[in-house]
Amino acid sequence: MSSEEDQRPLKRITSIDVAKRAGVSQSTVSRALNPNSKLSPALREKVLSSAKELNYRPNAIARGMSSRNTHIIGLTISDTVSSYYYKLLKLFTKKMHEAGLQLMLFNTSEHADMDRVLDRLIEYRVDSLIVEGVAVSKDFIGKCAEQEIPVILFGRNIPDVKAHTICLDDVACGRKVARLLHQTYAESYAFITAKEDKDSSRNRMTGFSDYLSEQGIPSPQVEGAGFSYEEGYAAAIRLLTGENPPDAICCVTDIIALGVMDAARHKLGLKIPEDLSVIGFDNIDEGKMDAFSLTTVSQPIEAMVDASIELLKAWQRNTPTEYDLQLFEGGLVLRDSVRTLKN
Amino acid sequence: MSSEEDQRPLKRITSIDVAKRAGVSQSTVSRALNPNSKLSPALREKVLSSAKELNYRPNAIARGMSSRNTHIIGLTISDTVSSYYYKLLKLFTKKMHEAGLQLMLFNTSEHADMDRVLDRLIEYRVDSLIVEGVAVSKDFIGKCAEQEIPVILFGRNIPDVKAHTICLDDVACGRKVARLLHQTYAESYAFITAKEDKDSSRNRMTGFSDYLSEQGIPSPQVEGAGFSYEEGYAAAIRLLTGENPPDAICCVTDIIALGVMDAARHKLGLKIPEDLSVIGFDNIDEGKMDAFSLTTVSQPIEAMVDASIELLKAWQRNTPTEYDLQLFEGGLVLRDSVRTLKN
DNA sequence: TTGAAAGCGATACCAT
DNA sequence: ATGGTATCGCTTTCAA
Repeated sequence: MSSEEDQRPLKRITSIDVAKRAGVSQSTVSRALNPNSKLSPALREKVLSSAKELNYRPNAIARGMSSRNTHIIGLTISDTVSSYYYKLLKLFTKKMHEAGLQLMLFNTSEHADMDRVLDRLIEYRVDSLIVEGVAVSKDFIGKCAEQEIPVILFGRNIPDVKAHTICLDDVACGRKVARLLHQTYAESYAFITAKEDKDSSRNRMTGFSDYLSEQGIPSPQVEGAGFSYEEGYAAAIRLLTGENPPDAICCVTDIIALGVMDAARHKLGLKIPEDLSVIGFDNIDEGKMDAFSLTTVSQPIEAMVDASIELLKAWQRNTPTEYDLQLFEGGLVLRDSVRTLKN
Repeated sequence: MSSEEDQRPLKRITSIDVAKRAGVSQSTVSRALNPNSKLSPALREKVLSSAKELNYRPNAIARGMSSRNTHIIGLTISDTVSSYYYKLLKLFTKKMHEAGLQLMLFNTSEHADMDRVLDRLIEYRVDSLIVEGVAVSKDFIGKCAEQEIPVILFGRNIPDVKAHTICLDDVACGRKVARLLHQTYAESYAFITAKEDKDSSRNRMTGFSDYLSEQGIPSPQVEGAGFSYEEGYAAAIRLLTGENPPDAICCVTDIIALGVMDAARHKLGLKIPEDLSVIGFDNIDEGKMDAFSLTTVSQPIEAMVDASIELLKAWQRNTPTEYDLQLFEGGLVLRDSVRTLKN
C-alpha cells in the first residue's frame, strides 16, 4: 500500500516508553500490567491507557527471563499419525491461549535423541511439559522430573511415573467393550494390542479379559500391532486366517480397527458386523464415516484437556511435588461395526 | 528412587559457571558456543569440554532477549481436522529441530480474534511465521509484515500477498486431473470447491475448467463445500440427485472426496468407479485405505517443508524484503476411484 | 584473540 | 502505594 520502504528495523515500544508517557516509573508500568500487583486503580487506568495509545506489547521473552516463568508449555509430538492428535493439538492450543500459555512442540519421533529433546526443553525453559502418545519412556519422564520440569502424561497410564497422569479409565473401558461384545452374541474373541505400549494397552486388555473370564469365557486370542492402519490390517489377516478365527475383535485403537475392518471386508470378503464384530478406542473422526461406521469408546477429550489446563495454571505459581492420577470415564459409541444388542 | 526431597529449586548452570571452570571470561564462553564467532580452537575446545562436564545448557530465553533472535517460529493451526495437517506439523517439528528452530503454535480457529494472535506473535518475538490452511486472511498477513514478522504462506496461493508462498502448482494440477478424467471416459464433470478459499481452490478449478474447455467439453458443474467430510457428503448428494448427475467429480480436497465417495456408495447406492469417478487433492493417509482407495494428487510435502526450512534459515540472518512464490509440482496417484485409463 | 562492561526488557526486592 | 535499583543470562560493542 504505502510506497515508503522501511529501512531500519522498527523500534518496539517498551515499558519505559509507556512509563514516560504516563509519567510514572517503569516498575509501575509492570505492576499495572500484572493484575496481582497492587496499584491504585487510578494509576493503573492511566498506565493502561498510555499503553494502549502506544500500542504497547510486553516482551514475553524478557518477562520469562526475569520472572523465570516463560508461560511456554512443551508438548511432545509423536509418530502416530491420526486426526485424533491434530484435534487434541488444536484443543490444547486454543485453551492454552485462553489461559495465557503458549504451546511449543518438541519432536520425539522414533529413534529421536531424547537427551537432545530434554536439552531443548531446558534451553527454552518450558514451564511444564505435556507428553501424549507413546513416544516417551518412563526414564525420560524421570529425567524431566529431575530437571524440575513438571509433566502431564496425557492419555497413557504408566504406573509410578513421576508425572501427573490424565487418562481414560482403561480397565473399566476394556470391561465395557467385552460386555458389549458378549451381549451381542460374540463367540470367539480376539484383542489386538499395541506392541509399543505396555501400559494403557495392557489395562484395556486386562479389563477386557477380566470380564470374559468372569463370565466363564475362554481368554481372547491376542495379537500385537503397531499404532497404524497397516499393522491392524496385517494383524487381522493373521487372526482371521488362523486356526480359530474370532468373530469379535477389540482393537486397542481406532486406527488399528480401521485396518482390521478393511482387511476383513476387502481382503477376506467378510461381512461386518454379520461375520465379524469390530470395536476400537478413541472415537476418531474417520470412524464416523459411512465407509466404517465404527463402534468405539470415546474419550472425553475436552474434559481431559480442561483438566490439564487447570493443572498447568495451578503449577504456574507453586511447583508441584506429588503426582496424581486422574482417570476419566469413556463412553461407548454404538455404530454399525458390532452386531446389534440383545433387546 | 532417592529418598531426599529437593527443597530449593535446582540451580541451573550458567555461562559464568562454565567460564569459571574453564578459567576464561564469560564472553569467551558465549563465543565458544557460537560457531560464527572467532576463537582460537584450543580455547574453544577447553570451554566446550568444561561446558560438557558441567552439563551446561544455554538459556535460549536469555539468548533471545539479547540477540533479538528467539529461534522461535510461529505456526497457525487451523480448524480443518485432518491427519494431513498432523503429518505436516510432525515434519515441521522434526526439521526445525534439526535446524535449531522451535515451533510455537498459535490458535486461529474460526472467529478467533486475530489481533490477539498478532499480539501473542509479537509478545513472544517469533522470528517468522508459517501460515498454513485457510484460517488466515490477507489482511492479517499484511499486519504481520508491518510488524516485520516474515511469513511463509504454506499450501495456499494468495495473489500479491506480503508473504513468501510455498504452494502446489494448483492450476497445472487441475489440468492434470481433468485430463485423467477425460482419458477415462468421463462424460459429465463436476467440481467441488471450498467456500472458504478463493485462492488455491480457484486455481485448481481454473486448471480443471481450462483443460475441459480446450477439449471442447462443456464447463463442469460447480458445488461449494467446506473442508470437511460432512460437507463433501452433502455436496455430493446435491450433485448426484440433481438434474444432470455427473459421472466424474473432482474435489478440491481429499477429505471432501471421502465424503463424496461415501455419499455415492452408501447413501445413493452407486458404484465407484463404475458409475462415478472421484478424485481429490492432497493424498492424505485415509485415501490409501481399502475402503476408499482414492485417486488423488499428491503434494511433495517433504520438499515443500524443506524449502520452508531453508527460507527460515536464510531469514535468521537478514531480514527479507521481497517476497517470492515457489510452486511445486503435484503428482497423480492412481488408485481405484477413477475408471481405468484407455490403453 | 580475549576480557570488561554495557545493554536487552522485563520482574522483584528494598526503600520511601 | 509508588519509585529506585539490582537482577535474570545471555550477546555485543569496545578496549586491550
